[in-house]
Amino acid sequence: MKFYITTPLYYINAEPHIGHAYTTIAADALARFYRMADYDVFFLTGTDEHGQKIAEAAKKQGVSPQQLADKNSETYKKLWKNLGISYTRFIRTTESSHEKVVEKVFRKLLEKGDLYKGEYTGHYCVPCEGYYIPEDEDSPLCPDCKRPMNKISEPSYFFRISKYAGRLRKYIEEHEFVKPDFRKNEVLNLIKSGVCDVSITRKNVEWGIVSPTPEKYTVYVWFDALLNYLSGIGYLHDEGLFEKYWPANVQLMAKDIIRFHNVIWPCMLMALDLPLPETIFAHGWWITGKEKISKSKGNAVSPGKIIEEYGVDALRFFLLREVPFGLDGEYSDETFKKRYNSDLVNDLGNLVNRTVNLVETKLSGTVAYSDTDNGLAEISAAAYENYEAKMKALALSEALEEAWKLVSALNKFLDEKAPWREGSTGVKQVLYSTVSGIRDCAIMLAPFIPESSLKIWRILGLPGDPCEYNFAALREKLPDGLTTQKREILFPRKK
RNA sequence: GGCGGGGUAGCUCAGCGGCAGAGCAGCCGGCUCAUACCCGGUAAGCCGGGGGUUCAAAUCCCCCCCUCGCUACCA
Repeated sequence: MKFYITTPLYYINAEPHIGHAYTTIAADALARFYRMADYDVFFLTGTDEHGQKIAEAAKKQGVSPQQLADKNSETYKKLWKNLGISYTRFIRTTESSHEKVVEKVFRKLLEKGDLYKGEYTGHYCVPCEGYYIPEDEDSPLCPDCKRPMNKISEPSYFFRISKYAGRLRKYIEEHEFVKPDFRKNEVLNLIKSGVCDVSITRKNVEWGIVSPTPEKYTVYVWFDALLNYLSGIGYLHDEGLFEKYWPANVQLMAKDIIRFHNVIWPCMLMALDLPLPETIFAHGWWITGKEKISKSKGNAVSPGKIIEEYGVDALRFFLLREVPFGLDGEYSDETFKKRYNSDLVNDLGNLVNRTVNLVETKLSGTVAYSDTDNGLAEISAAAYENYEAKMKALALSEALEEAWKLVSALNKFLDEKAPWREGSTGVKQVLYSTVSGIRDCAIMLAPFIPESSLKIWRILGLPGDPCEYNFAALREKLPDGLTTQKREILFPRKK
């Protein structure tokens, strides 16, 4: 079984902020989950590097657009490395293999008659890089940034979305394609309210892929960027790879680019006679106070700073645990600290620490195999079963809740058995079961907090890396004679 | 304006015809292996307002109020 997951390509004119990290971390957790569930996973992410904004930013900095792109895409790569992102491939839209695919697709659709030449008239907002209908025709202001827009009229090639809109509408109605569910109606309304053919070339934008037409236009950045989902797995140049992974199983993005992914993108695929992805999932935004976090609003929360203060796993955990995947979340240092201290420090970290301490003091650090029948194995199995279902449904926060049921059960189990008490019986069995349960936690949590899972693994004296085990390991008995290693505070408490 | 979601404990939310729930915060107690942790108990709600259907309504129907989305760029 294969699993192909994508994030959008991030537009490199901005520093990566928590929103970019959010999408990518979610995709990473899913990729890791499916790997551990024994799927053949392809996880694609990358950067979107064309367009007028990039050209202008480069000019301002006195470098070429390509130089700027090289530098900024590196920033993303670095952050992903720091966040433990296990992508299969990092694609850049300036790669020649991608550019060739865009050209080929353009030609293909042109020949098919799905692209045609027309005249585009509209108001263009340079900073927002978009065409909008202004409220006031006489003094057109961008509806978003309120800056004046230019009226533009130019020849352009259009993509015949209108030809596919009906088919798409029917498809969306009949399939579990648009996710979360509450978006389905929104998208259907979007389509019903009339979908215009979109202009996909720009006459006056130089930094972009040149259209294979008599006139040398550049390809509109979105048309260019969306095709990465195909080019990134070999479309039209590595058919074996492509056949293996297409269609995508999950395509993640934030809710603001739903339109591109749920309307334009599937129409492009239909025009190319390709099957549609299984799921297009739009998650919510992180806001501070009442505002969306974005660079232009100047309220960006820096993932780098959080990592420095709390560690990578704390950030990964917070983002995926705090808010039901799909809804907006409010970010604040307070909520972060609270979630960190209560879940990671108190529940999980302390559980590991107290258990290992008991193994050291009561069993001289060695956990011998014990036949046990105390209900913990059942709790673990049930937790996993629910966790697996939640993961497959993309209910990431709920999957974590399921795993936490085991964490809580283990803390409770220890309290009830009180192996530290004078004359406590069955200490060996109790600690064997507890350690085994912690092992199971480490496995289930590995997709979310891989670094910490590995630490737990090592502290328990288990060989290898939980990420390299698959979930089948949950059904195996904990090996005999494990020797716990030096205790380590997994998550230091924050005041 | 059109379409849609939501208003339930102090906070975040689940429940969507059959005794009002969870997590967090609060309070009380227990434990003292552990990162002042952990475990147990407990209080707390005219389920936005009004009307209706029903043996029975937080839940279904109608009206109203408030609120948030989408309709229009950015993860």
